[in-house]
Formats: sequence, structure tokens, C-alpha cells
Amino acid sequence: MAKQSITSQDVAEKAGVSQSAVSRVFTPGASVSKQMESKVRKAATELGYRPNILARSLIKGHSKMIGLVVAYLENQFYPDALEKLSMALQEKGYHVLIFLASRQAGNIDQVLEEILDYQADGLIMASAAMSSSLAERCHEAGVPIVLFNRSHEDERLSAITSDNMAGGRKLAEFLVAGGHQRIGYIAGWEGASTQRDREQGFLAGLKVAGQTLYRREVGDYDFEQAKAATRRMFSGKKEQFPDAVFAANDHMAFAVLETLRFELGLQIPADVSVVGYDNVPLAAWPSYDLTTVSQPSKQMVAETVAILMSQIEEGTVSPRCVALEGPLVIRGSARKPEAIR
Amino acid sequence: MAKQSITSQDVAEKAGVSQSAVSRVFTPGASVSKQMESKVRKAATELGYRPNILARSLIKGHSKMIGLVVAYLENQFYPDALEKLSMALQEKGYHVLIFLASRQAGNIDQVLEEILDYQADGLIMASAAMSSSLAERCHEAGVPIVLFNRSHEDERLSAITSDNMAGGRKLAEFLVAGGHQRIGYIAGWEGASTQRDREQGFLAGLKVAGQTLYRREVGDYDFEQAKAATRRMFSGKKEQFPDAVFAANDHMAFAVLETLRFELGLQIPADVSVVGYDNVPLAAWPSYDLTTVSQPSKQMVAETVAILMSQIEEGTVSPRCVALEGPLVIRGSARKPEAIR
DNA sequence: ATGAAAGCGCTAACAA
DNA sequence: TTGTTAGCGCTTTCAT
Repeated sequence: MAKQSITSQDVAEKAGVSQSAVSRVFTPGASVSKQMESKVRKAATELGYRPNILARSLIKGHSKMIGLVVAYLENQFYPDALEKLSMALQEKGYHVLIFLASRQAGNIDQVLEEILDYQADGLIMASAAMSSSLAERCHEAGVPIVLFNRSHEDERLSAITSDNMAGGRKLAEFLVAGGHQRIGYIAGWEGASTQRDREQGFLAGLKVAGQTLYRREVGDYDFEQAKAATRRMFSGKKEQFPDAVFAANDHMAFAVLETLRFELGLQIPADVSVVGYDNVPLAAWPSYDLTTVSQPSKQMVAETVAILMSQIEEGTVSPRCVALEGPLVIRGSARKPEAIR
Repeated sequence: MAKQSITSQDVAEKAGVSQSAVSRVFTPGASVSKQMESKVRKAATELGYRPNILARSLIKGHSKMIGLVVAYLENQFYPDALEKLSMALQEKGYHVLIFLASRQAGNIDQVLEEILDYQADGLIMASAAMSSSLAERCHEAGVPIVLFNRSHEDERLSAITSDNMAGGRKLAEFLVAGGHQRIGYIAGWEGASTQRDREQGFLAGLKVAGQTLYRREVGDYDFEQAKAATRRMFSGKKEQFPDAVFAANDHMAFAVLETLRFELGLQIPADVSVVGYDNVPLAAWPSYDLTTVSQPSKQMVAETVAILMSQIEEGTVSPRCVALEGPLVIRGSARKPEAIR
């Protein structure tokens, strides 16, 4: 087994030129003559030579790798985002060093350090929190960080989200317009900015209509916990059940729907309306047909990559926070305003 | 912005020792005295020093990075596997450099080369095909490859799958025992070994019972295509509809269920039984309640990592092919044998 | 146990 | 345009 890889030196000898000539041929924008180019390339392909990126990175001071931290892959929003992010970065010549954060995020900082040890040029945090001391460290090391689908009070961090407040408000307005009077809310993980903002917007929307939250339970953005939350919310007298539920994301909304239909035997939306947030692919499947707010993930990814690139390439460390508005997607899981005319 | 990172030289100066002493402190298993250790560590933490892994990799000849190629993240089997794989590798001190293969897999080889340029110590191919010339290249470079959920005829490649033939057979036996007479099959992507093996096992199972396939359509492991395949399969006279369908994976089975219920108004399993393969989380949700074969993803991941580690660390390049058997998970989407007694 | 010195494979001045 | 030389930050002989 020939573990030894081919070096530029090998190519140089074969082509009868200097080692640096070989380097130049593989360095975009270096000055090489036509014949040198072809001579070297010939030798290189014959030997199967490819430059060692690690050595290049060591000199250039950048690795063309982006660290990506992501959790909750069960929530289909994230695999989808991961795919888009990875594709977009690849197009820019970057590659993704991934870390899956587990639920008990104790080890996150440690692994982030490891990612930094690999000289990652930037960091994307899709969900998951990091300590502000680490944020400090990254800042000092000149490694830009952008939060994806999370906002943060820290001045040094860029953050891309959808406009969760506006989205929450739209949902409230829609439910109110649909004639709902007893509106419940299944909260996500309380530590998440998405949870906070969606709820805040939702409450504001209700308030404008002179309503308040009828019931509230916490589902922690988790499927099983959302089922439990639903059971709690729909306990007691049937007449006092909520007539509408907003689950802070689609993933939980599915749990709500499953529980309502199959455990409590309720009709959707005749007995109770359900709305979610994210517009994951599943939301469009007829079984769920979920009314929800669409996260503009394509734009979110584009913004994320753009900010990262500008911070890396221009050395700009002026953090930007962007909240992209996403449309309300009206489907069949909630009674519509027209229906009550 | 202090883009300059702290080097072992900086630490050495601060601690008043040689640079190589610093290196030894951070090299597990090197001989350093207690006082040297503490002196260096003190200076290191004060400066916030961490070794540059790229430089280390350049010397050691390995990067502690594993390249991972994955596609079809909509099929929840893969996010789940990705998570497990990443976790398991992390525990071994490896990190994952990921590449999302797009459907039009033309560029796969190119990106694989890029991953190799990063001196990845090994490669995991979860789905997606690679040219045999590239496999050759990896072999020559001494980079072990293991196929995850795909088998391959190439001698040089290790491959971990579930026992797709056995799984297909179990499903056939189950449907036959359930009294079904007109059994249809929605095939996955014809280029995939999983598709081939599941179908082969399924056909063998039918044959034992004296049956043959009633209808067959191709769904390419894609949701929309599986819907179209279902429409084709259930066209014509209602009396001639299949009474059972095996979709080559759960992802397509969901499409079948949606189409049958909401477009054709059929009852499951009263009018037609549906079974899938993978046992993704969604299969357990009451809306689908899908009878399926479970892929033992935990064991598959463990085997994959074990093989990779042994090939990397021992330099063994004796490819192993493993097919792990997974149980039939009986739920409500298919008529059960008891029901016809 | 420690320091000096020689590279790992490459890029980037510097000459020529 | 090309070759020569000096490193990038680290590990690893080799002396001491």
C-alpha cells in the first residue's frame, strides 16, 4: 500500500524544472509560460499529483474550511439548511467541517475549540449556544462567526434569522381573523431566540385584537415533549379545550396534530386549528396540510454565506444582524377567515 | 483584529524554554518533567495557545479528518445516520469534512478529490456512487473507503449495509401471510444496490409462496416520483388495483400512503396494504403507522467506524463487507396474518 | 529531560 | 518567466 503521496518535488524532477515552478502552475494567478504550464501539467497528471492543501493552508494562513455546528437534525429545517449551506459554501471554494451538537450541549465549547484548532476560517452556528468567552476567543483570533436561525445580544456576532416577531404576529392575526377565541401556544426551548421572538410577536398580535393567550405549555422543540404538552393543554372539560394552537415550529405542530387526532379524536380544523412555523417539506404533505410561516431558508443561507465571505475576505468584522421576512403559507390545518363570514 | 495566532514559539519565549519543549508538552506520550509541564501550560493558557492542527497533520501525515459524502437528506435515514456517524467519529478524535452530493452526481468525483486534497484519513460514502478510477486513486493513496448503506462489487471497498435481501424476503413473507394476492413494488433508484437487493429478496420471497410481482413502477427513491409511480400503479379498473404495495424505502412509502389516501380515497390497510423499508422516525407516527424493516443504523455506524479505524490505524487494507440483519417492525399499515384467520 | 537542528509540502519574496 | 532561498508551525531525531 503506497501511503506516500506525490509531492511537488516529484513532479519537478519528472518535468525537469524547479519545485517552485510546479507550485506556480498550481497557484491561480501566478506567471508561468505556456510551455512550462504544459510540461508541468503533463508530469503532474502522469504521477497523479494534487497539491497538499494542508501545507498550502499553513502558509496562507487560511484553510478554506468553515466550521458548522448544528443540532436537532430531526427537525427537517436543519438538514435542509445544512444542504443549502454546504452547497453554497462549496461554490465559493470552501468546505464544511461539521459538528453535531448533542442535546446536552455541555461539550460544545470544547468541540468548537477543536474546530478552531483546524484553523477554520469561519464558524456558522445553526442553533446551539456558545459561551461568550469562546465568542471572545474567536473574535480575538479573527475568526468570524455567524449565527444561523438564532439571534444574540452579543455585539460581536452576526446573526441571520427570519423575522420571527413578524411571523408570530401574522399567525396571531390569522387565527383571530378565523374567529378563534381560545388560543393556545406550545413554546419551543426557552433558551432559543426563535422561541422568544415568535411568542412575543404572537402575543403582540393577539393583544391588538384584544385577546390574550388562553393556554401555554412548553414543548422544547421536541416531538415527544410537544405531545406531552398537547396532552396537558387538552386536559379537563372538552368545552374548555383551546380552539386553536400555535406550535412554535412545524416539528412540534406535527406532534400536536398526531396527538389531537389519534389520542383525543379531534377533527382538524373543525374542532381545533393548528398552525406552525418553518414550512418544512412535510408541512405540505396532505396528512398534515399545515398552515405555517415560511422561513426563507434560501435567502437566509445566501445572506449567511455573503456575510461570512465578506468578513473573511475583507477582514471586515462589522457584525450584521438580518431578519428576513417570510410569508404566511395558508393550508388546511386552520380554519380560514372566509369560513366565518 | 488580531488575526495572528499564538505559536509554540511565543509560548516558549514566555516560559523561557525551548520551542520543542512546548511541543512535547502538547504531544501525548512525550517525556517532560513535572515542572516543565506546569511552566509551559501556565504560559500557554495565559496566552491562549492551542496547537495548530494543520502543521501537526503536515508532519504526521494524517489529518484526523474523515470525508463524508451523503445525498438525499430528505430521506430521514441519512440525517439520522449522519448524526450517529459524526458523534462516533468525534469520540475517536476524528472530525467530519462533509460533502452533500446533489442529485445530478456529476461533480462527485471532483469534490472527492478536493476532500482528498485535505488529506482526509478516510472516506465514508453514504449513498452516492463514485467512479472506480477514483476508488483506485484512494487505494493507491492508502486512504480507506467504506460504503455506508451501499454495497459494491469492487474488491477494494468495504461496505456496510443491512441485509437488504433478507429484509425484502421478510416483507414478501409477511404480505403473503397476510393473504395478499396482487402485490406491487415501487422500486428505488435502479443504480442503488439497496434497490437491487431489496427487490431481489422480495421477489425470492414471493416465489417461495408461488407468487410473482403483480405490478412494478419506479420511484427512484424520490417523494414526487413515488407519487407519480403510485398513480401509474393504481390506474385502470379499481378491481384490478394491487392489494398490497412494497415501497423500497419509507420515504417513498409515505408518498404512496399520501397518494392512496388523499388522491384515490383508499383505506389503509382495508383497501390496500403498504410496507416500507428503513424504519425512520416518521414511520412510527400514527398518521403513517408504517410496517417496515428496521435498518440497524446504530450497529451499522459502529461497524463503519470500527472498520475505518482499523484500516487507518493498523494500515490494514483488507476490505470487509458486512450485512447486518434488521427486524421486521409490524405496525398498522398492512393487513396482518392474524386478520385472515 | 531538554535544546538544537532538520524537515513535513508548500508559497512567496528575492534574484537572475 | 524562472530558479534559489527562506520560512508557515509544528514534530522528531540527535546530541547533551
